[in-house]
Amino acid sequence: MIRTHEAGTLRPAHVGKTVILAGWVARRRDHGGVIFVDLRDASGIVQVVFREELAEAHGLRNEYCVKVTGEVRERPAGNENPELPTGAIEIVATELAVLSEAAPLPLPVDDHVDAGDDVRLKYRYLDLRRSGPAKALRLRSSANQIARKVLHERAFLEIETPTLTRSTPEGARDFLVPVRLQPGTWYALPQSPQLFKQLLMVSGMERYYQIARCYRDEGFRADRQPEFTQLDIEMSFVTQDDIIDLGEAIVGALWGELAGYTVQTPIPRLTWHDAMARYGSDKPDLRFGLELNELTEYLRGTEFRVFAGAIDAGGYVGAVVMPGGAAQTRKELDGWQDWAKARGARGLAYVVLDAETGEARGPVAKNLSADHLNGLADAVGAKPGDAVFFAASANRREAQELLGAARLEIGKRAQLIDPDAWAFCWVVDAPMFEPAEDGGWTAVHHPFTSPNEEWMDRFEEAPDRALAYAYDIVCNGNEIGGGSVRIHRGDVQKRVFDTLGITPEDAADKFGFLLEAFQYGPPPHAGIAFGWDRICMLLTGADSIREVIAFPKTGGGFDPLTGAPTPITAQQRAEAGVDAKPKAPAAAGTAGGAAPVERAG
RNA sequence: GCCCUGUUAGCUCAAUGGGAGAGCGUCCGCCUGUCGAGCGGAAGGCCGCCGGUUCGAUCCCGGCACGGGGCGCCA
Repeated sequence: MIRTHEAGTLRPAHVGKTVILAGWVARRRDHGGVIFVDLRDASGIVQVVFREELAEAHGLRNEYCVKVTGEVRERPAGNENPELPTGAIEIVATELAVLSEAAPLPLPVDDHVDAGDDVRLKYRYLDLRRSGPAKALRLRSSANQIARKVLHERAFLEIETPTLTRSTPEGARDFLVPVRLQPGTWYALPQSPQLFKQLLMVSGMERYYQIARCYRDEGFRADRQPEFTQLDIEMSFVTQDDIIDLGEAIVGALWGELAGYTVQTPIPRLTWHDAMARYGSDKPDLRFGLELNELTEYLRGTEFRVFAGAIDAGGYVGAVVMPGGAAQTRKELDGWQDWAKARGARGLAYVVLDAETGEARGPVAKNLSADHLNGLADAVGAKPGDAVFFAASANRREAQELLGAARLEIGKRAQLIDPDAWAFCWVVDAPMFEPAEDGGWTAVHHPFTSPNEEWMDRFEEAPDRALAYAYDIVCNGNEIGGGSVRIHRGDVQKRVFDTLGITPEDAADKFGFLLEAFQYGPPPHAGIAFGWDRICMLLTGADSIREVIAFPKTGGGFDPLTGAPTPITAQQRAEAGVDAKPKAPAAAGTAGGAAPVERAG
């Protein structure tokens, strides 16, 4: 080692020692006769003092990489810096060696200044010299270690699966890789290791996990990147409760060690239907209350056409209260209409309750009967001075989701959310099916998800109501993990395919290799996948998963650092087989099969 | 694919239908106790790109590109 100590570890106990440090010039304060340099390495910062004997220190510039020899000294009285862990001491330099110089910086390497995203990404290696971004990567490394420890203690095997695999057109869009040796054929990058982990259960591995890179070619967001990471887990001979217990052990260890927060277990569970009814979301943010109120029965018989139409169609009318919302200006109330329209709704009906009299006012109020208005406050739990927002639709879920989004927006605007709070829940008993565009049914989770015990023998009778052994874990309104019990019985699988309208031929074409494997004594198995980037984002307090990824891409899937993606040369194009014509239109088994993916992340 | 929003000095951001600004950074000088040091000076700009309106456009209009946020998509 070319240094004897790490800068950030020096304390008064080191006073009198001669140390050799190596790191970067974080900041300098040149007084002519004396120069102070903040020397930064991975451990932190310490102040180095150069006196006139080391006049070459005048030439130091920000981010020069240097080696300094000096003596640790207590700082003169009154000159301590309580903001630095090393602030009680300083290094009086006796030797200075410039290991490498730094050109003028394209962005400030400064904890106090934040540059724009694209500049930060282009010079991410400089961005990561800052304490905040560096800390995020350190935390992620710790999270990986914690998860591995929990799983290793429970006899899980860490197994890698292919990243060049088979296309899965029924899920998200795949990223495709042309195959030089067989022009016209393509690999896909996996959307998740879902199929492989199920095959590993057939193999008798029994307990599998992987910190797996996954790829999905869809729109990107603050919490979605084209490549992302899942902590992927699968177990044999277990029930839903076993997976939930394991999930709680992992989440408990992560939050305990990295957030100093004791997760209360068991983590509350609510059913998917309860989550939708009470919070208008399948990933409810439980940091605040403000539950939705269904008014379908209360308002039955109303003459207000918007509500009556939804009720008569067998739909839903509901409301959510905005505490103090009556104080909003007309402009703010109109703003809600734009907000709702941006979400594809027609608008957001509301009444405001007069702060003095409690009288209901607003454009909708004159459409409601006196009885309906008089009982409204009690029906929705509103007080004078509140606003009540309504949603009505023939489609129950649509109306609930609008109210759920309004609830979140109210939570933000009315500052009902404690930013330091952690609120976990499991959302269980998700529906197996939802209506498909063609009038049939499509799998909500994926077609290998088992119906729960209640519906095992009769899900065909009411596919719209059948429930699955599928579960999501939610933290502060973010889905951080999800999984299911898988179907391992051929007869059940066949019935599910029948309900989905998948013929045996389709099934063989799409999932043939998995179904074949399931002919050879597949064990009952279940699993879960955690959205690792999101979890690390929450644990670091970041507002984008980009902060916990070493070299992330922009929203357009562009990497400002490397410039990827790039055009290819004519020779690369010729060799890659990109332009090869398919030999025959989609022979059986080569058309690519739909592969289910775990929903987390 | 759609909506909102931004793009002005290396970075962060002002301003204006007619002469382009600040802070930080950079370069030069001064300075022995600072800690986002201070003081003085200097350099540094296709005002994102293309087109239109106008006597004249960084500013107004249209298109495009790129960034950010959201919807759809992912599920």
